[in-house]
Amino acid sequence: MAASLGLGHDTYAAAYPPPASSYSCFPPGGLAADTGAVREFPPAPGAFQDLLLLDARAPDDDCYYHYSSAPVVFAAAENEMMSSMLRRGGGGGYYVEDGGDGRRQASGCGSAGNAAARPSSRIGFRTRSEVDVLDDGFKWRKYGKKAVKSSPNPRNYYRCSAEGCGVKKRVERDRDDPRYVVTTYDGVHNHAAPGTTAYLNASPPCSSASAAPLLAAPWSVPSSGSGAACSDADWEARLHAAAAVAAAAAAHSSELSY
DNA sequence: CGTCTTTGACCAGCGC
DNA sequence: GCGCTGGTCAAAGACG
Repeated sequence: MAASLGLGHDTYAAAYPPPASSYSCFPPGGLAADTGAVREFPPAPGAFQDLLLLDARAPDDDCYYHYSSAPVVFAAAENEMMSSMLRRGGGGGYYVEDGGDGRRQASGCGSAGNAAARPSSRIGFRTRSEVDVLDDGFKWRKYGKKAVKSSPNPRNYYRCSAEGCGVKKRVERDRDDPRYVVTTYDGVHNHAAPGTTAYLNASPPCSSASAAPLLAAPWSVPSSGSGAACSDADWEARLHAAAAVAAAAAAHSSELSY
C-alpha cells in the first residue's frame, strides 16, 4: 500500500535501515533467536497493515523502534504496544511483525534491568518535513535554541504551555539529512490535547480525509493509490502531524496506564 | 496588553 | 581545576 502512494516509503526504508547501534539493544542472539520476547506484545491481526514509516527512538537509551517498509501511525493496537513498552519503563519489550513483505518490523529495546533502572517517558521521532515544528495538538512555548556540536543544525527547546505541565520537546534537523526533523518528547502530559483521544480512537477509513485537517490521519489516503484526495505534500503533512500526535498520545497513554 | 520568540548569559555534568 | 557541551533562564523586543 505504501509504495502505491508514490512517496517512496520503501525507498525510505531502504535508505534508513535500523542503525547498527540499535541492535546493541537487542537480546543476545538477536531478535530472530528470541521469538519469545518478540511475541511479548502481539498486536491485533492486521494491526500493522497500515503502518506508516517512521522510526521512533529513545535517545537516552540509544534504542530505536523501527517500522520499516511503511510509515507509522499509532493505531489502537500500535499505541497499546508502545504504551506497554513505556509502562515497562521505556524498554524491555520486543516485537517484530512480518507484514508479508518480509521487511516490516518494529522493535523495542533495552533490557528489563535497564527498564527497571531507567524509567523513561522520553520518545523521539524522525519524520520528513519541511517545517520544523510538529503540530501535535498541544501548545508549546519555545524557551531555548542551542547550536549543538553533534549537528550543524540548531536544536530548539519547547515546553508545554499548559499550566502545570512540564513536558518538553526538542526539535532539530537530522544532521545527516536536513529533510528530516528529529523531535524528542520528554515527559508525559498531565492533560489531554483537544481531539487527541477521538483522533486515536477513530477508525481509519479513507473517507475521513477531511474530518480534522490539522490532525487528519495519513491513513485517510485512498489505499489504492488511484485516488486524488491527497497530494504528496498533503500526505507528508498528515504523516508529520500524526507522528507528533502519536508521540504525544503514546506518552499520555503511558501515564494513564500506571 | 498579553503572549511568544529571540538570544546572550548562566548553570550543571562530564571528561581530561 | 579547567574547559567543553547541553540545557535552562530571563530580559528585551516583536506581534496580533
